[in-house]
Amino acid sequence: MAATRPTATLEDVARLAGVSRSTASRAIAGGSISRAAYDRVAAAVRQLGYVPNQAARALARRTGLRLVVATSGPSPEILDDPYLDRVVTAVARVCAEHDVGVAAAWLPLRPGRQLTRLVEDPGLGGVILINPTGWLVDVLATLLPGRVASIGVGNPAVPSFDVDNAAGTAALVQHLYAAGRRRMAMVTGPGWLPCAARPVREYGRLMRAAGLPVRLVVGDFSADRGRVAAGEVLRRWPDTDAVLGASDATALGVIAGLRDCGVRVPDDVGVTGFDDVPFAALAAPALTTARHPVTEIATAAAHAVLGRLPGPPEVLFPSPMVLRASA
Amino acid sequence: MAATRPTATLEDVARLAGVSRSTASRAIAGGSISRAAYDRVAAAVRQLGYVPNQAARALARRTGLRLVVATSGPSPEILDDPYLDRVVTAVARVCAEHDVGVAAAWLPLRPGRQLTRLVEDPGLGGVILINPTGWLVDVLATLLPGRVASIGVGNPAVPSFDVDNAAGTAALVQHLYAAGRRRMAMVTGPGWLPCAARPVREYGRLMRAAGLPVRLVVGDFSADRGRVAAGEVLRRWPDTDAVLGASDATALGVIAGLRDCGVRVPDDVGVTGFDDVPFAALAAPALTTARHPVTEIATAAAHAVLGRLPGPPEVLFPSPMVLRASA
DNA sequence: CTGTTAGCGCATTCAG
DNA sequence: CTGAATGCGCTAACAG
Repeated sequence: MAATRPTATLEDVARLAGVSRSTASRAIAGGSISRAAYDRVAAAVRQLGYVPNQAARALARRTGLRLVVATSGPSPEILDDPYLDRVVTAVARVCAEHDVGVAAAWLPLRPGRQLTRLVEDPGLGGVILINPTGWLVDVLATLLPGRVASIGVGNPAVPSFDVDNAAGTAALVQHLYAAGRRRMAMVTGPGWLPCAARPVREYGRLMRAAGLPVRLVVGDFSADRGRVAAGEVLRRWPDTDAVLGASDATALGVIAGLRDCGVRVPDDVGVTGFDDVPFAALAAPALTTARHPVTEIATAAAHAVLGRLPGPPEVLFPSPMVLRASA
Repeated sequence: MAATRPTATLEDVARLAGVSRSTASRAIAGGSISRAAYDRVAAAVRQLGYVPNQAARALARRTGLRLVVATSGPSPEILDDPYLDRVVTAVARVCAEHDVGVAAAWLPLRPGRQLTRLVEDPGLGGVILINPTGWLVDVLATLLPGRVASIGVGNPAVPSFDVDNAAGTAALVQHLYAAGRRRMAMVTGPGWLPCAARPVREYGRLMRAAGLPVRLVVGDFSADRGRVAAGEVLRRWPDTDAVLGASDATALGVIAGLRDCGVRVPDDVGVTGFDDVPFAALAAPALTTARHPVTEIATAAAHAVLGRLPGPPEVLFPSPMVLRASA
């Protein structure tokens, strides 16, 4: 740090290219500029190994250089979640390429101090919303125009990235049906989570279309809840021959709960999960599930807010089924 | 963003406190200042809800505002690891309180372009090294004095934070011994990883002290490798009655591999892991393991480099044993 | 399209 | 101990 020559500044680039600072700035940040000037600046940049000082840029532009991954939920504890860990890390890797950083924050379900503090923060470069409710997206869309992306529900002004869990659910249901299962129950995600509703709707739609019974038990994505829910399913509908878990953790819990009741998986009851976490393949029996491409989704969202890409307002990532032993 | 009053600036604080900007700056950043002036500035800060603009501060101070979690390893793929996800997220949460961000980067095992780019980056606020080799710590210690912390091996100038996996291993070995196991094998972590050597040493020490055989198979923390390693253990030492996995994933793989060979766990062979990942409790049999307090460690490391805390040069976090069914 | 002129908000000299 | 002045590196009007 001491011995290295000071990193080149825009001034140096301009001088070497024989243009003014502003021209160099335009060439780099992308303003209207002549082809000739652009080329000379580009050459100077390359020769000097120039890399813009993000702090200076943020200061002049009055726009922060920190992406915040904001998770909306009932309490801060929802931040303790492997799913979120993967999102934050994926975003951090994209950030590394853009010389910005990421921070993680919690947002309550209703507006409050946290929200105002977030949007008033001058260091804020953009926000990636995790599973936001509709009003939250709308509020942020107007407060931080062009600097918001959503992993979950979107909005005409906020690009959204999510897994096509309706299709994933459909694939799972069809597989179970093909395997002869006719009395399928579902252990859902938490009720306050918008994105958790989609699989439930799809499941309901398919059951009704096939003339099969709808059997819903509310879960919360956790294994503990899944374990308990398995008992509830069995008590209310003893002839159930399949259980769809809203997450792999739920499904693993369901399997444990079923085993507690002396039910065999997959012989008596088939069980499916959702996510395809690493341990899904190691479980006994190995879990049949649908993949949740978390990293790809988070990466796309990060690129969207960092690059201000227009792009389609909503992109759904496919959720391929992974066939294993549990169903 | 449009309607909100512009966030208070140092100028505003100074005016309200009736002092000059410099004095206000000193009061906040901590320079020599009179008690009276300090109090007035503090009051103004509180009243205005002033929060320093980190971009401006970084620019003036010539010191970045991004923490980089740098993972050293043979290839960038090592970034795809749930362990790292937890570290990055924990750091991101600490960063949120300090108005800075975090980015994730990979560093090759030998010096190279990646390293120079990292230390020359003017936006760099500090580095948290993950499992670095000795030379890497030394290099960064001199290049970025006072702005480095290590999760793994340290150095007199670089505070290190790690799990006391030697003690964790000892507890596991003693438990196995007390349960009557006498022929314990260990599936290790990757050889290039410094921190992976400690449990191996401790295991070797205890075996020799007890006059028991040392049975080592090299692993890589992965479940796949664990599964294969289980077969190797059985082939080389058929009378093995316990296997210590270097990680929970390894142990889960070992259990699967043992089962492939028709060996019962824990009846024939006891298996232990290390980490206590969420799924350890859900496995069948549930995994006996030693806890790895990743979040606490990462949080401490982040505080150390953000707060420039002197503190002890090395802190080892306890690794309590978690007794379950697998051993 | 280009150069000139002002700041962005803060830390730091340097006198007093 | 304090205030006035200077500059960090860059972008954004503004004329030309």
